[in-house]
Amino acid sequence: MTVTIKDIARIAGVSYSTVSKALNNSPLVKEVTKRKILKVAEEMGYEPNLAAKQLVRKKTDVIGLMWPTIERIVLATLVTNISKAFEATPYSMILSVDSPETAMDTFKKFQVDGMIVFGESNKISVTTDNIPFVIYGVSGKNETTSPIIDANHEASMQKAVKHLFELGHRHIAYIGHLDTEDALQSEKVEGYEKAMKHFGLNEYIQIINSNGLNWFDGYTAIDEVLGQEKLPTAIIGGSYDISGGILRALQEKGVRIPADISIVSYDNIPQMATMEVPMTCTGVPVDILAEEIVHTIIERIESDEEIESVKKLSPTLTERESSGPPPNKR
Amino acid sequence: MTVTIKDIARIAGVSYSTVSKALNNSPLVKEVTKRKILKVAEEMGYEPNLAAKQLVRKKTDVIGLMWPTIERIVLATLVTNISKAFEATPYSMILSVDSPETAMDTFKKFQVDGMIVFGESNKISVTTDNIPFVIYGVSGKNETTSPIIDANHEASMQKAVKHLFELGHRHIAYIGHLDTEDALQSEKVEGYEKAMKHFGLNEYIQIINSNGLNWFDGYTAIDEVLGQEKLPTAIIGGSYDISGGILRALQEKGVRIPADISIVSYDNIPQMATMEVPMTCTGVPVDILAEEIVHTIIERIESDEEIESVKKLSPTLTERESSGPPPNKR
DNA sequence: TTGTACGCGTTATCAC
DNA sequence: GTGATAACGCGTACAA
Repeated sequence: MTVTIKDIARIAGVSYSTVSKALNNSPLVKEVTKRKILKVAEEMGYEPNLAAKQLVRKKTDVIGLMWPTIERIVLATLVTNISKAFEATPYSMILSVDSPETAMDTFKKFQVDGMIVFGESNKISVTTDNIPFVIYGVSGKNETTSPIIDANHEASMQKAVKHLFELGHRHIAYIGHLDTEDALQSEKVEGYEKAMKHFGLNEYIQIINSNGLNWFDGYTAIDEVLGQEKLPTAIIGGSYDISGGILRALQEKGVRIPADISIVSYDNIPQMATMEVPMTCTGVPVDILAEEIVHTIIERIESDEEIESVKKLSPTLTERESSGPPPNKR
Repeated sequence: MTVTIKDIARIAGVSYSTVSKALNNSPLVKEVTKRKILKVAEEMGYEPNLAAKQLVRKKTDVIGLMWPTIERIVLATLVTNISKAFEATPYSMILSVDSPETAMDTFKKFQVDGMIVFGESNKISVTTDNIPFVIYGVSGKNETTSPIIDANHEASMQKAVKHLFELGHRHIAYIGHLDTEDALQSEKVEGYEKAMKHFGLNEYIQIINSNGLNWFDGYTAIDEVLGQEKLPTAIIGGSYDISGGILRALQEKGVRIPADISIVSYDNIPQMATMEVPMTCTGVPVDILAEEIVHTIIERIESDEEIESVKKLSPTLTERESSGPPPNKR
């Protein structure tokens, strides 16, 4: 038999409403009694019954995270960080890997207070009968009233190019996934181009299509780079995996990083620090991103006012060993 | 305002207890009234309140899945399949990517009826105060009373070797991750050796250490293979990723699959069918595995008797294009 | 400062 | 077959 507040009340010699108040840290109960009650509760191994609480409070303190494409690992780190970020809040998070429809059903059933959605917002907005939610993804052509959290990809690229430019690089190539529907990828390339132009490096713009976002795509793309007459002195990799492949391929060909070629990678995740060569990277640090997402959904739940609907987060450039001055400046 | 059974009762002109029965498809209510009530409920958009139900039933119909190492993608397909398998049951699944301790807290809070745990059972067993659970993982030296679901790795390798042997292969090499604490990996190697001996192929046993489980580990391991004088006519890859690397590396060297070398991979997942060369594979099909895990936890919840505590599932060999007769038998 | 009583939405046990 | 009604565990006016 599980222990309820009535049991506590009996043992502690008070009424169970007092117990309830004490447990909720109400100012309406004397410090001494509060402490006594808490102690008794502790001893009896009391665990509040969420269902009962929810029944009267009309609130679950639970937030659902919809993550339908679990098999693309890129977001796993973000999920982990979001999960961690919630630990500092009164909210719990549950994760659904089902289709948006099934996930919605589950979340409705649990009566979550809010939802976090990754990616496209298309179908969701229709069925989301007034459960507040935030979207993490590209802020392109969405016409939802819910807040969208997005990294500022253009600024990320700006920072990467700036960093390399100031080190003395001119010929800075970009390797990423082109020709895709994925708006995120296009934004990155465009950001790169803009930044190059901004620094007057138009003639050095070189974009290489990796034809994919995976490790191997970066690995093979290097052939194209090394085949050319004039090598770039720096390469910007379009994703964590791509950069990993780039790094590996270069090392195998005897290219020294960063002495011969510098690399800067998109995606600011801790794993960058533990690569073969610790990787300089640009992007919104994943813990900040997580923090922001969590913060936003909670705010959206707790305040009735609408919040600004698109939030572009500023990236950080994290400098590591993979980037340094170009050969001619050493 | 959400609609409750009382609202339905009022509209339908019956008492709310009758509504409850109708909604639960009780035989104690006439067909006509049942249908009428159901119709009204439908029209009003009634959604049962889980919290209230749970409060009286002492059961949530929710099962928690603990998956702490989300960033190792290997299990993603399994998770997806488990999730899908639950859709055919009255249970819902929630996923936690937190540490076992935090996950346990969450699950307790939700009062899940049962839990599925991936991997080590060490710490869990202590804190799991009588929540039924099953473990998916290696059945080595665990001394828990909870059922462990495990694939029969030895049998998997047996089938792989048998398949190749019957096609005419003799020199069958194994590429996998050795020298690791991971019991699963060792079981696979041992299974390979045993199988080779069983078919009298002792002299052909060749084990190559990929030093990892990832794509690139398979990719590089091929160098070692091709460096030797006598090439194997068949290779068994220790994991999906490893095999992908093997396949790629061989193709790049102009080795034809399966004309020159046959490949069989461990891990029986649908993705095997969509590789560059559709891959023959061995192992418990992931949907069967998922089905079994779901089935076991539910059984464990619903029956009080203890079930057999270790369940070794039989593997299947799925034949595809990556394996065929060796060159000398063509 | 503490205790009483009611309601949250549902199931289950009785009567009718 | 159907309808009252008592739980389930908790929060909260309201009374004391």
